[in-house]
Amino acid sequence: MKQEITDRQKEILQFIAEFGQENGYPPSLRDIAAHFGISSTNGVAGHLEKLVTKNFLSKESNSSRALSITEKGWLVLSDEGLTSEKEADNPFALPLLGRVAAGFPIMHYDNIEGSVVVDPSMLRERKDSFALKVKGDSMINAGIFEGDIVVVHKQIFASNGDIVVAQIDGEVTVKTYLRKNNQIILLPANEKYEPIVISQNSNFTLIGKVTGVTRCLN
Amino acid sequence: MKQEITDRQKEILQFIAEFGQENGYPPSLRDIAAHFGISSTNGVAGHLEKLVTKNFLSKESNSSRALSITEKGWLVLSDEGLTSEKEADNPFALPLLGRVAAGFPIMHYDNIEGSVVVDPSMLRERKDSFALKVKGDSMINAGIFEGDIVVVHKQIFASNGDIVVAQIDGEVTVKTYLRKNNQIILLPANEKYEPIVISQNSNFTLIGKVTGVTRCLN
DNA sequence: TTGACAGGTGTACATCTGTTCACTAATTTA
DNA sequence: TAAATTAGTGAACAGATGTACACCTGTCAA
Repeated sequence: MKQEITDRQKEILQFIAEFGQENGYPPSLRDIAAHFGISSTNGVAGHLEKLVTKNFLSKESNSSRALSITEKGWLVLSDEGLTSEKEADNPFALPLLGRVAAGFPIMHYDNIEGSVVVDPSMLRERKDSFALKVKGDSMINAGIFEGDIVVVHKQIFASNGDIVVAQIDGEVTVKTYLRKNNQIILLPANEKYEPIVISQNSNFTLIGKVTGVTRCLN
Repeated sequence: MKQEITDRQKEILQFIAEFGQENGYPPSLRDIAAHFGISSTNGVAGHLEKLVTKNFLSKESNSSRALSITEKGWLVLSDEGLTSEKEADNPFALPLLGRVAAGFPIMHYDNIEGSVVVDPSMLRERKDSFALKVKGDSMINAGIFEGDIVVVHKQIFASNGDIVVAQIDGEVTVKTYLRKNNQIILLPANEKYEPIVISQNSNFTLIGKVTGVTRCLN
């Protein structure tokens, strides 16, 4: 069956996903056209029609911004590092990240080792969330042990006191966030470890906020 | 500061969230109006303006469906347990027990205050499992905090070192199990508390073993 | 008792936005 | 080599959608 997606269609689907994540609402045809330098709304409409026909996208006719990426669409995008549902049939599953390879986007498929089911109360936005297996014991006083799984909402900002997931020099870490005097300090919750002060030159990326913790005792 | 949300505003914010989750794109003013039986788009616009002013929502002017719930908005909604389906037929849901009334069987419907979704790896046998909201801080060194939800497998036996749920004089407690010299001792994991020695006359019932812990940080 | 606020109504209108039509060029496939 | 497909262009238009204005009722606090 040759119901495959063309490069251009994939680019457009990816733009729809990114636009939605950045803005909280989908793009209009004119938004898509502006991004790709397409001067005709019909040119965009043609691509969307194909994406709908191939079941990568669903849309409501005669309704503005009524675009919604299907499960299949997300699977295609997961190859691009854009992902939501790992298992199409389980709405409560999140992709589970184990070892995170340096140099790759965190949601790269090489980092995903499975999925985990979590209660929706732990989720902000499921499509913007993932699960991460904790390594190390730096957060035990916050009740986060090695081997625990934390639920993470992808966001590039945090408030003081939030437990966050960050990437420092390629290493992924879970810590408590503190911003003080325009400086970011990552606080462990274990006397064995020192706070990490993020200097200007640090290769630091805030990945998200921890919104839940789960631990298996079987 | 009295920057609080009114009941009606919260209802509208909740509708926006639910609509977004169900449809993949936000509602229009007319969608919101139709849902609430409001005949004027200006009535809805007034509420949205207030939600924006109070920073529960952000919106783009002169742009359709350009609504996005803010972090603060999601925090408000988390108090409502804004959720996907938490239904009994959900294979990942367990009954959630909160306050346990003395004198009633623990699975009595009066004790069940809802349900919680858990990963199957935490389960021995789902039909013999339930979830329990933790009260008290006696187990914090085991990474079990007040308000956490523990997954419990119903069983009347335990091994040394198991974290168990037991009922003593009608009170439900979570502790570490130790059987020594034919005597049962329930060990807290907090220096503030003393071990509980179960005497022959104690009104003691072992209810089950803790097989998982979940904690919501939203 | 009065003013502020919440929660609207009804109407008009401007702008956003999607659909439709006729058309073209380049590439791919049979 | 011709047909099919991809990827658009340009224009017109219909409908969706948000904004703005004047207004109303009920509740609550000063």
